[in-house]
Amino acid sequence: MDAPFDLPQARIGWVCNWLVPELKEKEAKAFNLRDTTVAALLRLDLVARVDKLLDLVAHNAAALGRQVALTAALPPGQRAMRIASHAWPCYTHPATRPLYDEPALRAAIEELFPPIGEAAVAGDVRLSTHPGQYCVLTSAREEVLRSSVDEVEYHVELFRLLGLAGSWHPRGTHVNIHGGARAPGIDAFRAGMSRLSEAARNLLTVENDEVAYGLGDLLPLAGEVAMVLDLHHHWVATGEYIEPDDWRVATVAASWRGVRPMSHVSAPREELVGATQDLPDRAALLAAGVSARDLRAHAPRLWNGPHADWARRHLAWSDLEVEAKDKNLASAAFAAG
DNA sequence: GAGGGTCAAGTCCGT
DNA sequence: ACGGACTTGACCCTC
Repeated sequence: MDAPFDLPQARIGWVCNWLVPELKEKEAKAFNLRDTTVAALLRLDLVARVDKLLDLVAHNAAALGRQVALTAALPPGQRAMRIASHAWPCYTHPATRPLYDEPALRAAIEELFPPIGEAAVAGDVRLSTHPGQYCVLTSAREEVLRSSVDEVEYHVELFRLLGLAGSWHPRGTHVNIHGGARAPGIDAFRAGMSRLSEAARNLLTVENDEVAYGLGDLLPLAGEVAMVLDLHHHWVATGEYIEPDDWRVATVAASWRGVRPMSHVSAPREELVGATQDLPDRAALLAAGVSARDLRAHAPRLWNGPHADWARRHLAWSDLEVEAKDKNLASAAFAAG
């Protein structure tokens, strides 16, 4: 409740991967975070496991530092990015989590990450994360709920080391998840939230999806958690091009309590819609035999002019993360358009 | 270096 | 009841 409107600048953000088409694949790796698998780690002996994680965490800190610097160098209206979730690989799996108690690994993390947060603040970069599909705060299964809480708290710990946790969405920082399982209902989300730390509840956001929890399903939570409006998910679910002056948008905006909201935008694949530059018509596409499932897929770019113009109007009240296969290239093109 | 198999996890939908 | 999709690759291993 304390935060002023601390980010007046409208921003277009990019997500997870920084593409550099002119570089060879190997060189481009320096710009992005690496990962490993639990199975691969467990095939190693104990010393090699820690060594491997040390190597990956050092690489990821360097890559994240580069990404923050690149984003800080963009015009003010493009200084927003989503951090890939594998900054600390395998951190939340029970079989590999204890490796992170090794003093050398812990020390490396505590040394390498705080300066990145300082650079983000100094460079006016808004940061977010988006835990994946396995993070389900509404799950009726205790073990799933527990691992989901662990997953959220991992992202919060990352932001704590970056100096961006502790109050309500500092500088717009957020950890964004979906509602999750439909059957347990919205009260299960409240129950899941009650298992989170206060720091986590201050960073959490909840985003509408196409299947389980749409915009209307989430609105009752607006007084309890900040809401991310995914414009594409809402279109896939309803066919509606929701407008910035809609009352539901006002409710979503108010859920951020004075911090500038974040919303998501993406476009359906061009080959499903055809060569037209008209606004894609969901009902007509479905009638023509296109499946709702296919409409969910993200196009490489925001390729449709009227669609991009509609999305751009939402910058009046919210920042926008562009979810597109071309990543930062799509965000930059959208910002330039 | 290339190619093919592997990868922790949940939920929903179609068959 | 079961397999595939979602996300969408990137990594790992063998040759």
